[in-house]
Amino acid sequence: MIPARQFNQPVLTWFDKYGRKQLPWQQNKTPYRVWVSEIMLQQTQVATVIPYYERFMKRFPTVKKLANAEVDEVLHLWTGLGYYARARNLHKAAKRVVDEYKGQFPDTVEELAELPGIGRSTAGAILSIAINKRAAILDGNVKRVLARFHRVSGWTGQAKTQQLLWDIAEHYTPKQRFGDYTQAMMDLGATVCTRSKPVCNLCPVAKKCEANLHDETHLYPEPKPKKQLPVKQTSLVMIVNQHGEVLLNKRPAAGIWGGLWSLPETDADTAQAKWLTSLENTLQLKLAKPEVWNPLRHTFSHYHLDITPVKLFLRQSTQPLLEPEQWLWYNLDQPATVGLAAPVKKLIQKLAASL
DNA sequence: AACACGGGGCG
DNA sequence: CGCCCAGTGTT
Repeated sequence: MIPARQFNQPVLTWFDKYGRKQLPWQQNKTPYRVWVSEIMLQQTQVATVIPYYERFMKRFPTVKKLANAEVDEVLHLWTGLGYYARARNLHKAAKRVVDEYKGQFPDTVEELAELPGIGRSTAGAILSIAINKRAAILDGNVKRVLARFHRVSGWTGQAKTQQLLWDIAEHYTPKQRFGDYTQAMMDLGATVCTRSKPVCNLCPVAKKCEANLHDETHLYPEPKPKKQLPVKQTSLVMIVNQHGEVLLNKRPAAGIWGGLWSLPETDADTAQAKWLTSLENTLQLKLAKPEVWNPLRHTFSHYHLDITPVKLFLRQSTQPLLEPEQWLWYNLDQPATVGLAAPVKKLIQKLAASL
C-alpha cells in the first residue's frame, strides 16, 4: 500500500476541479438530508433521484415530519423509485431516531448502522458528508476503484475480500476533508473508474493504479461467481393441424410460466411414446410420427431448462377441443393475443419458419 | 439477457 | 457466518 496522502490528495484535487457540488443534497448538508439522498441513490441514478428528492424534502423537511407521517404517504412519494422495502425502512428508522435519539441522528457508525436500512457504508457516508467526521465508505463505486488500484482478487462480496477492501478504504481516508473525500470517491467511481471502459486518462491516480499499469482494469473487480445451476430436462410438443395452427395449452397459475400459454409439455423422454398416446386419447386426436428437434436451453434464475422440441402433424381434420379454457389452436399467421413464455414464443417462430 | 447494487433475513 | 434475495438500470 502506498502512503495514504499519495492517494487521497490527488483524489481531493481532482474533486475540487471536477466533482459535483451543486446537487440538492449537497446544499445545507444535515444527517437527515444526506441520509435520505444516500438511500435514494442506492438504487437509482442521480438524474432520476433529483425530482424525487426535492418532492420528498418539501413534504418531509425534518426527520420528525417523516416519523409522524403515515407509511402509505411515504410509499406514495417513493412510487416509481422501486425497492419499496427501503422506503419502509426509511420510515421505521425515522421513528427510531425520534423515539430513541430525540430526533438527533447518532454520530457513530455503530449506532447509525443499527437503524434499519443503514449499514456500515451508508453510515460512513452520512457521517463524513453531513458532519465531516472521519469515516470510510465502501459502496460499489469505491470497491471498484480500490480493487483496481491494488488489483484485489476475489469477488468483492466475499467476506475476506470485503475485509481487505475495508482495510484499504480506511487506510486511504484522509486526515481532513472527510466529506469531500467520500464524495470524490463516489464521483470517481461513477464517472471515471466505470464498470466497463474506465477513462483512465482522466483519473488522478492512474499512474499508481496497478490494474491500469498492467492493462487489466477489465479484470477487476472480479465478477460474482456464477452458481452452478441445476439442469432440468423437458420436452415441448408442437402439434400442427392442417390449417397450420399449433396446439397450445394454458399452464396452471402456480409454478413456472404460471397462467401463460405454452406448448404441451412432457418431462420424461422415456415415457414420451406413452405420453403421446395418452394425449391422443385425452384430446381425441390422431398424430403422425414425431420429428425431434435439437434441444434449446432456457435459463431461469434458479435452473437451466433444456427443452427438446418435438414436432408432429395432426392426421385428421381438427375436432372441437375439449376444455376450450385450457386448449387453443394458435394460428401462426394471425396469432391470438395471449401471453406466451419466452422460449415458447421462440419455438413457435421456428416452427412457422419450418412450415 | 446477464449483471450489479447495500442491506436484511435466513439456515 | 455465508448465501440468497429484491427491482431496476446498464451493458
